[in-house]
Amino acid sequence: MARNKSNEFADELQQMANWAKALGHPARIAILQTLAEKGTCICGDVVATLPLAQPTVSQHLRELKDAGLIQGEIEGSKSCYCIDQEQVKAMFAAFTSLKESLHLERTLNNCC
Amino acid sequence: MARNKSNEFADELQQMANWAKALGHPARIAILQTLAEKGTCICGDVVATLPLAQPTVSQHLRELKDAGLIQGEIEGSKSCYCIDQEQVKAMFAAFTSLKESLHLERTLNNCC
DNA sequence: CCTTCTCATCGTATAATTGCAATAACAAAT
DNA sequence: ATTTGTTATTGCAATTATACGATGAGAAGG
Repeated sequence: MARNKSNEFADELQQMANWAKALGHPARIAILQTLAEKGTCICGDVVATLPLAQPTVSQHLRELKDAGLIQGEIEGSKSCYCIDQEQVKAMFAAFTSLKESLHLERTLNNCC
Repeated sequence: MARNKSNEFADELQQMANWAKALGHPARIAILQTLAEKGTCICGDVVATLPLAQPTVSQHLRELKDAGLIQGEIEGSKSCYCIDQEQVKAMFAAFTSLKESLHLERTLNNCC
């Protein structure tokens, strides 16, 4: 039981859901904002900005990386991260596309 | 261990993360699209559009309702749902605001 | 070489999510 | 009143997410 049925849906839906899931924790949104603010890549400075322990932050970073929203490289003894601008742009484009497909502002709420 | 630290973050971040989490499953995005397409409210017709059993769909509907993205009323023996346009608009506005705060298109990827 | 600093990974514990069968609740129809 | 149709809820199993201490891997500095 409870086997995942997510792959029964269209690829576009899965992609959008994956991106949304990556944004589904405040720490990960905060990480994106920090990376954007600091511009160039950071490593454990991210830890300093969050109320979370270093392994937890590392885990969130990996999830953002798995979702394709950030890039990470090893730079000497440190580890640099930055936003993957193309992917983030693609994500927001998908959200905009979703918004338009929902045809809001058509009328007022017409429930029942 | 593992007690939730989400409330350590700013309310705005939590709100955004909650909305994103609600979009974090393809079935729930599909439900929003169905509700938007059918315009007026539906009930178990949603079930017919998804590869999921009725209780599972009911659960996803409740999560969308808890996130504030849809409204639901009991109409006789049926149950009507519709998009909460104001909330959905607010969600997309928050996403747009996030996008702008990330200052994309500033340069190319400048990782390390 | 040894220490230190930085970060990832492992292991573990708790909580939340996902999924459905079974059942309840309740209106509508016979 | 009994059956039927529709939806929510309950209960359960499996999976995934969240969080951190402990440990490992590797570079930098002494």
